[in-house]
Amino acid sequence: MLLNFISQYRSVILYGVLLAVLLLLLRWLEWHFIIIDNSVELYAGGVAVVFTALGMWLYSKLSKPKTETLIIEKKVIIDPQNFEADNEALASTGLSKRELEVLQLMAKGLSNQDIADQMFVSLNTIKTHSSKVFEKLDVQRRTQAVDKAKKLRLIA
Amino acid sequence: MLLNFISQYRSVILYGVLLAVLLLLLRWLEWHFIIIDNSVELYAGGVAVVFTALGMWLYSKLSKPKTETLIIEKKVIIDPQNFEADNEALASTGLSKRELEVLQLMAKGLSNQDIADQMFVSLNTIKTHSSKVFEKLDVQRRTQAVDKAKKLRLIA
DNA sequence: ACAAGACTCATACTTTAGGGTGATTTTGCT
DNA sequence: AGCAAAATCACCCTAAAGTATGAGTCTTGT
Repeated sequence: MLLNFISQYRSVILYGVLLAVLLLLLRWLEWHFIIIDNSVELYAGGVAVVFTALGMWLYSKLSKPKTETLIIEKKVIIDPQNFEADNEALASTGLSKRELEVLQLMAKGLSNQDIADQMFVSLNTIKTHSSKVFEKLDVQRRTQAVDKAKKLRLIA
Repeated sequence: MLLNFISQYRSVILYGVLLAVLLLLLRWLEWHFIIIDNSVELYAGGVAVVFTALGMWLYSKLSKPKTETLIIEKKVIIDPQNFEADNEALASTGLSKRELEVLQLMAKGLSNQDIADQMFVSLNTIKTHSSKVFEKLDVQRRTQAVDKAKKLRLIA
């Protein structure tokens, strides 16, 4: 009970003790040194500064931390989940499994090297695949291929 | 500049002023009343208490609230139909008119040369624009840029 | 009026993409 | 087993894309 009280108000108690000690110290000091005519102001100033600091410290210990909630809205993109490939169109292009895979990764913006790494084959293989994809989709560039594939609903 | 400084440190300045006023007040008081033999202790005690309070007040004004970030996920579903650009997202990217134009043409699968011809500017200009687009969208390749732009609903 | 940003273009250089050809190995099907 | 398509990879070469830097012009807002 008592211990509990002590631990809870340790800061307050410490403050009291400090106050007493400081005042005694000051008293001792005044007997020995700075009792000059208008030293009272200096004295008061010193006390003021010290106890201002003490008050700040006390408050920092006693006050509950101010919290300011900062709300950030983060957009999460949900791809159209109900995507279903147009298998008819897909078949008519004559794309093979691997070629379709390459096309899908292309659509994600991966480089040929990235795709090669991801599919565990060489860069040259991806080049071959992508060339065939372009042929079969009748386009020249990967960006065209992606655009066309999306329009034909070959990929999401 | 000066006003800014003043408003920012208003509390500190107020503290200084209060300190001065209080000390003057105490000095005035000491001349008229409580100059008793051992009044210096009372005086110091009073000053201590007052300035402890002042310190606490000061701290309460100066202490910055701890910010607590709360991230709210806002789900966005993409549907290519009835497309309307997310102007907020668009603004936050800082894309200029021309950069957006380039991005849109990129999405159609056009080469830089095609875009240059269509916009009646040089190939180098398109390169500059596209580089800026990549920077602002934080991507490396045009395919990534197109993919990201679509997810952010910057383009159709 | 002037500062900032946007727009334009150039030059030089590096990296990635794409085309052409050929070769070997797998796989699926009859 | 045998054939055709698919898949893998290599080499060479060209085209396109991308990076970096600098610089001049044009708008626009304060």
